[in-house]
This record gives sequence, structure tokens and C-alpha cells, in this order.
Amino acid sequence: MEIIIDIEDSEPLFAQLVTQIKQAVLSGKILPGDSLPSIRQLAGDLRLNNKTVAKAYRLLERDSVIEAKGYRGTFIHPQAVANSTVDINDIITRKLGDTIQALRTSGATDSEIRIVFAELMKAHQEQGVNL
Amino acid sequence: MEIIIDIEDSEPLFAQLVTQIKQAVLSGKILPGDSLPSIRQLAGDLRLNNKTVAKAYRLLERDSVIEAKGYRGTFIHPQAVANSTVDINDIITRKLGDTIQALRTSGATDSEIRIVFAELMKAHQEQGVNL
DNA sequence: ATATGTACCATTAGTACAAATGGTACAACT
DNA sequence: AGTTGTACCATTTGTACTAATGGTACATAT
Repeated sequence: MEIIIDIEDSEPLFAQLVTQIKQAVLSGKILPGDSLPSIRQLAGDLRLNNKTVAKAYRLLERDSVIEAKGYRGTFIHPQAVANSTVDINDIITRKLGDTIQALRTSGATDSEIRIVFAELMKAHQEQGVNL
Repeated sequence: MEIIIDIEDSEPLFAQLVTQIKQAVLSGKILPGDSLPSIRQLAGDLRLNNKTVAKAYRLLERDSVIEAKGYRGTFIHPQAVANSTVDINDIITRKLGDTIQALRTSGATDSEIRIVFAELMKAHQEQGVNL
């Protein structure tokens, strides 16, 4: 498995990692059950900070593409292939886009939408929910 | 009609104007058909910039609380009373809140939602839609 | 001439967030 | 002792937005 990180790319480093690992799963270069390098090792190989790799792993586990098993290491999830095709960003773009379009049609300005959005996100965060 | 602007208030100046004019309509202090001071005059009286008052008038006209008739001046809209109770922010909060809640339930992180939201708003703006 | 709403040009200050970095520490296990 | 994922403490850089300000200009009317 070969991962190439381009620090000049506008795509964030952690996102490049996520994309390439999903691609490797879809193309069969890595199979369900295979083990992945540890966060620290991969960060060292790619010359990235541990936190950057940890963030990518965290998102991949949220999508059930990988499984973190603590001290035993991290492995490709049994349903990784199917889950690699599901892009949460597509879902967000579709649902959120529909809602925004409806609000604009109702006469709401972009500025008003932005302000309410910020309030909604802030209110949630103050109740102790974070990533 | 008496308008008091508090520059120490955290509520934006243009929003204070909008709120107070709607309140005056609801309480019957100003009636449909009444004329409003011109943008320049009101800005002078309240010691605000013309643009700030113009912004408030623009939003009030969007909500059909007032009617701008060009060189003839600005007047209270015939349906102003009913339209003063409709708060576009409530509509936005409800619809947008529902969508965000659904996305969070789907596993989306707040950060991901924020990024997609910014992209959607930016894409729209680049097509020449502004307020 | 004067007044109206409106539409551009622009700047300033403040706020908020993403992304990435660095360091320290923990429990659980070999 | 050493490794695993994870969870905190923190900072820096860049971006992007709001709100408000100032000035200029326009067509349309009295």
C-alpha cells in the first residue's frame, strides 16, 4: 500500500489520508481484516504529526472503514468496502443544500441564514458535544 | 414615534431599527399608510450612517412591513401588522435546526457540517447573488 | 435645485473557525 | 520496558464573515 501526501495540495492532509485509504479499500489493495500501521508509525513515515493521522483514523472509524482495537492495533473493517462508497459529505451536501435552497426561496438572505446557522452550531457545542 | 438606538447593545444597530419599527407597527403607534422618514433624515436624527438605515429599510421591505416608493418616500405596508409578526429568523431556525439535527444523527460531525455549509454558501455567492 | 431610494467603489475592527503543529499522560496489553 | 489508541494541555497561520463606516453616482420625480 502506497500513500502519497502532497502538502501543496489545497485538500487538507487528513482528508488526503482518508481518501487514499478508502480508495485502497475499494480497489482491493487492502482487504478486510488487514492491519494498518499504527498512528505513530504512519505519521513518522509520512512526516506528519501524530494528531493529523489520528484525525484521519478517527474519521475512518466513524465511517466503519477501519476498526481500532486499542493496543492490538487497527484493522480494516469487515464491511469496509461497502462503507467506503458512502461519503458523508455527499449526504450533508444534499440535505443541507435542499434546506438552504428552500430558505432562500422563502426570502431569507444568505446573511440571515449564516447567522442562524452559527447560533445553532454554537448552542449545540455549549452543551458539551465536540469532535 | 420614538426610536432609541443603543450603540452599547450587542444587537446590531440595523437590527435594533428593524425590531423597533415592527414593534411600533404591532402596537399601533404607526399605522398602514403612514409615511416614514427618509433614509438620510433618519440616519441624521439617530446619528447613524445612511447605509445602516438603508439596510434596515431593505429588510423591512423584504418582509413587506414597509413599501419604498422611490422619490415619493417610504410608507407602512397595508399588511404591515400581519407581516410584523412573521419572523423569518424563526422559520430559518426551525428548518435549519431540523436538518442539522438529522445530519448529526447520521454521524456527521459539526466540523464537517460547517465546511459543507461554507462551500454551499460560497458557491451561491459566486453566481452573483448578494444582499 | 432638491429630495427620494438605490447601487456601486472602498476600508476598519472584531469574531470565529479550520488545519496543523507540539507536548504530556493515561490504561491496557505484550 | 515498550506499543497501542486516546485524551488532554496549548499555539500558529490563514481564511472568511459581520457590522459599520465613508464617498460617489444614478434615474426619477417635485
